[in-house]
Amino acid sequence: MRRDVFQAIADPTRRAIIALIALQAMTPNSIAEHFDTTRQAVSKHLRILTECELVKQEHKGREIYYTLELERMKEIDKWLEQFREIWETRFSQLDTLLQTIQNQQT
Amino acid sequence: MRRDVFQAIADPTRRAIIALIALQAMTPNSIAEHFDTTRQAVSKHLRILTECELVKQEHKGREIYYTLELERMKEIDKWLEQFREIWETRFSQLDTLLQTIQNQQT
DNA sequence: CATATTTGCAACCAGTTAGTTTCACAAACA
DNA sequence: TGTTTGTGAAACTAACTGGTTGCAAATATG
Repeated sequence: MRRDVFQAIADPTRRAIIALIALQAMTPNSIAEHFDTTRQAVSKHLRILTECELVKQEHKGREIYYTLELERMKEIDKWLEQFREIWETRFSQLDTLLQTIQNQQT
Repeated sequence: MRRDVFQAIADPTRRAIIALIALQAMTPNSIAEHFDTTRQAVSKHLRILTECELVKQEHKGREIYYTLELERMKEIDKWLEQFREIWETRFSQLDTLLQTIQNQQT
């Protein structure tokens, strides 16, 4: 079962969940109220997010609060880094042709 | 058919293709040489990447060179922005508790 | 204790995905 | 012209996905 951060954020509902709990920890029920799906569907998404450690549980009585693991989000940022370098370089060179970049192997 | 940037980068092969052509424009055949799959499988990935405009074609005789559309990559960066703000804030406050952040509604 | 609440999990289903094999088309070339 | 080369697309398959319904476990409440 392939389960990485990129696969986790592929689903728009999961991205919405991530954005929701980024601001404050929430329980599955309160999260589900924000969507048109059933609580169980949200629960499934939360399980996927938990499996790839994008989300952390905090048990509080019979309620479970989910919080975002920002460290995992940084992984996406880290992956983007290589392209950010390219587009910044290209911007500073006013779109100097790709070929010159690859030949120089910066 | 859901086809956005996030779904496009969910597949590891596609992420590898993106990283490949980020440095230099490549033809489907030369791209396929870097992977264990068939040329047709790569062609399918390229089609998906083209559909969500992450990739651009440049016809040159009977060869087709694929180049990365950096602008689309910035969409991911833009989505990450909201979380970057959070983790930078949290870092500067030396992990001040989430609750204070949400209560202040910064 | 009995009951309601909050949650996770298994079973099932329709739609999608990523891969393969096969084929068709256009460009280069003898 | 006929052949080789580079490519996309259709047909098919196995696996995965996201959703539903139903049920079980654990915590709270009377």
